[in-house]
Amino acid sequence: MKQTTHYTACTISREKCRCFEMLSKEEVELLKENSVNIEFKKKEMICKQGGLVSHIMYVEKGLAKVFIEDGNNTLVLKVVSTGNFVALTSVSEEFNTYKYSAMAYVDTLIKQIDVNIFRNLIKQNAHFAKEVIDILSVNNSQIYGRFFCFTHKQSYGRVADILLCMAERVFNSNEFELPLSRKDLAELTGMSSETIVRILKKFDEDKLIKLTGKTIKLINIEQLLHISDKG
Amino acid sequence: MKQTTHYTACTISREKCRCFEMLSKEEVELLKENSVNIEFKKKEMICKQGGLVSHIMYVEKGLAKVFIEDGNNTLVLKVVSTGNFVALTSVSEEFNTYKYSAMAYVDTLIKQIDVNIFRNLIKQNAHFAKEVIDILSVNNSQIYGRFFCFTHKQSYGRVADILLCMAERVFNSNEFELPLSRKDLAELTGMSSETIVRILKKFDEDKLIKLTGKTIKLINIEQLLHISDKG
DNA sequence: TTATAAAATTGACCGGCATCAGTTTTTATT
DNA sequence: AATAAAAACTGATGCCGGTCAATTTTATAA
Repeated sequence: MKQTTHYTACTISREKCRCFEMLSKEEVELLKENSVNIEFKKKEMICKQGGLVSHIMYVEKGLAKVFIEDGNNTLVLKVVSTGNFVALTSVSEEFNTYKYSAMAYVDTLIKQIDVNIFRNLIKQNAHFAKEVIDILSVNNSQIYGRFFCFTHKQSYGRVADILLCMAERVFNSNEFELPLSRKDLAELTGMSSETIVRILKKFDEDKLIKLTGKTIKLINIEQLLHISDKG
Repeated sequence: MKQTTHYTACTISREKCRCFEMLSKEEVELLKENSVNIEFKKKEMICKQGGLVSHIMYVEKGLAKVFIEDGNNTLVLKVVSTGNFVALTSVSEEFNTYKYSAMAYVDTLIKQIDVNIFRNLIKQNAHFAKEVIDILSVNNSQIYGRFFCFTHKQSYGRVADILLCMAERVFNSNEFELPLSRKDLAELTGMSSETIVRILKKFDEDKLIKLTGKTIKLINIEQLLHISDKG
């Protein structure tokens, strides 16, 4: 049986991380004492590329994007929702500055964990470290897929990907009020906002989706999957 | 002082990994007993996407590409040279199959390390685990940069990137005999081989490089850096 | 409510690069 | 050395999707 891989431009984790389950009672306590929960308002920066790494960030509730930029352009690496890390790559002591920025799409509750405490936990608890490695690996793999789609799928496929992914992994429903602007969607799919508008309109005309203000309803999932697939 | 990040499409590690230094004598011995060195000929597959993960691979000497594919298209994720891992992401027990393939650009000596031994080392030696995390993180960061370039730099910039990177990190010289075909270069820079030919020709005409058979000599580094920079 | 800014939409234009098709050169094989 | 096969090169063509410019709609503030 020959298998082919189907990549998606979407990079929202399917499940919540479970690395904290590996900690002992004392370690959990230690973590609790060295972390705080903060509410970030919509569009607020959660961390900034180039800034000194002070915390590891975990989304208690909300939705955020992780992105890199060079002054002119932006690339969204992934979307992070409830139960996942924003900035886990920064555990590595190779980096004393964040290699990316993060911004809240909606009001988002972030747990900030002191990075040195987190690093020590890794050094003293190998099972915890192993979970961290697993998370990094899965994350890695997802970005590879996204990368692949950006280079080989064309715009319609990538938009289909994002719609399907949002429905399945963020809203758990085929009808949802999208908190992202067209511009957000554009950079998320790696295209201009004009193109996003045209594609969504085309999907609407073709009765694949139904647009009503900020609400999007996926109608013909079958066809969307097909578009996602053939690029 | 405002800083901007300059990304490169190149993903060759700058230095050799040093995780093995974290092992005890006994662990080194254990590793030695459970690994073998194999010579892969040019163009031979080192590991295959979808195949069961049996080993972690380390390049003792040579040059290889790591790539993903979906049956129609290919994306080179990174180039691996002497002293680096080919397939470290696969340490994660999240994956029982390789998520990418690897192929030797030239005759390459690979150390195959039993994956379970490697995993156990991670679980029992947190300092080793920490080094593994560092490697994964740096690797991650490099791919982000490559991803960025593929979406925002245009072809001339990406070709300049690869030439500069090869000179600096693989051959340590501004003149080198490139073991890659035009097709290899094309997929490495994410474009068609025709485009690569045209761009190299243009660089040659403009006296930025000098092509002589398979030998490439970088002449105007300044200008190449500029092209790399402005995309 | 009105004024102002931001976001969304639409149309026109066009450029970068893929694709195709054909030729020449290099490499491999007998 | 002769032949076949692969790689490299060249030119013509076309289209996806970015950019620009202008209008309409929605959101925000006074």
